[in-house]
Amino acid sequence: MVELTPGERNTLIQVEERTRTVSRGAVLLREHDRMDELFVVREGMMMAYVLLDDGSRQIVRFLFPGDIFALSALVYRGSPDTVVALSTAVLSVIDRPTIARLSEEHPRLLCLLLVLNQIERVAATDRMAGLGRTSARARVATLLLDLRNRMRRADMDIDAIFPLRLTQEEIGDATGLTAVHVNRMLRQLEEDGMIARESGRVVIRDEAALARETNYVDRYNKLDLGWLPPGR
Amino acid sequence: MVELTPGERNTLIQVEERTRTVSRGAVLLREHDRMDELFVVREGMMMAYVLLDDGSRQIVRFLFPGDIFALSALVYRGSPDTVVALSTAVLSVIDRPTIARLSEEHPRLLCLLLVLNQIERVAATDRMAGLGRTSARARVATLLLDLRNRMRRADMDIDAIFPLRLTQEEIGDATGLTAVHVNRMLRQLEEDGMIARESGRVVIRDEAALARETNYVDRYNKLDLGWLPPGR
DNA sequence: CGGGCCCTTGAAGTTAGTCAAGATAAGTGG
DNA sequence: CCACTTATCTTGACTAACTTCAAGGGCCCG
Repeated sequence: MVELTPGERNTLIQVEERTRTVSRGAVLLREHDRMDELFVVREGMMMAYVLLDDGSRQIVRFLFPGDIFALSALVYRGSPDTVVALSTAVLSVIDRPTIARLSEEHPRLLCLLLVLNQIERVAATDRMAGLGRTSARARVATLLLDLRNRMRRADMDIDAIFPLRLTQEEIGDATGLTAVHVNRMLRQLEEDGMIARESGRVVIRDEAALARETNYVDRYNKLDLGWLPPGR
Repeated sequence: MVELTPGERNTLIQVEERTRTVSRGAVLLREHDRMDELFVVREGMMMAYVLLDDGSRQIVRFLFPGDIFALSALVYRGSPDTVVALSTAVLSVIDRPTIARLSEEHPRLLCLLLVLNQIERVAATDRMAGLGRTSARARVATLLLDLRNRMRRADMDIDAIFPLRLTQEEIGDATGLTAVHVNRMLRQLEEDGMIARESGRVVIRDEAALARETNYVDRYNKLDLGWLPPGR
């Protein structure tokens, strides 16, 4: 989204040098665990969730290549959420002092970090509006569209058909519904010809109609970064 | 939360020099409006909300002294939400180039911006979990505690009793409920001796019991900022 | 003192949750 | 590679939580 200078590019390559692979189902970070590193997803899909006192779970975020997480390590000692790999995933590992160094040597990169953060914050408010004010059906539809778009960002081969790597219970935990009700909503969307399902994959059959059900906005679009300082 | 250097302090004073006063009910920013400034709340209380296609509203954030908003002007041209003053409020106005300049001259201040952002992001996930996975009663209780704590941050006189500057409809729009149901929940909390109400003010009569109903965490606590670069 | 908002309460309607049971699919150890 | 175990999906019947609709009352402001 922004043309990096050679200096910035080299720095980023160094920063992201240390990588780590986690396999499907592995817990990378547990809620309240001490953390002092940040991660960038390079490959794969992950999710972050919180557990409430009554044992229920809310998935607060899905992570795809390019996403940074555990940025909250810049603020808290204990992780606010649990992070689990939904597929085998490759991560870059960054420690906190690196961010401090970056802020001094490459101010523009830090500004970009602020930008990323902001995108996420706005996406989080979209999800809040969805949870607070939309129907079960709309929430499920929104999730499907969102997942598809974000997978596509990493893999342009993906078009109308994509692997849903979630159980219906997980969809429920992301949308604030029960697995049973998610099942009914998927079935409805299928009966109405908007989607089809085939062994773990979802086919978007009528994207326009699906989009009409939702108030989904792709927050990675229409960025305006003209104000950034020059790169170094 | 961090000891600023004289240089940083002076810079901040300059940056926040331009102020603006808005009166109760005034709309500072309308959804989709073009925006190219950021604001810091100095006095008063505000809220940010989005409107959905069906006319319903989700309040996504309340703003108190010290909060920065419209940071999304760093990313988008159009405001993602509408911002309204709930009481007369005084704001500092900052333009986007100032942030770029800050990143170069005072890297630590930019890091602090990142920190603030992160606090908000985590608070947003708390609210998501509340909306998705807690009862109407718990959501209302959480909102009351949160409002009280955040008012207290600006005004240490506030203790068990605080001015609720919201209509029940607004409480509903923040918690994803209808005004009618908010009314019933407030009544319940009152009958159970947890709160009392008197002409627009709320009295927290049994904070421990109220807290037990909620999964409220004060995200402005327990920060760990040891990694910050030195100030200039 | 009249009008408009806000609050309150009851009754009825919807949406989503709970419980339960059977059918599939996906792992796992032999 | 098969048999077994366990997770996941599916569906129906019933229940609970929250919404909708409606009407009356209080209060503030002009």
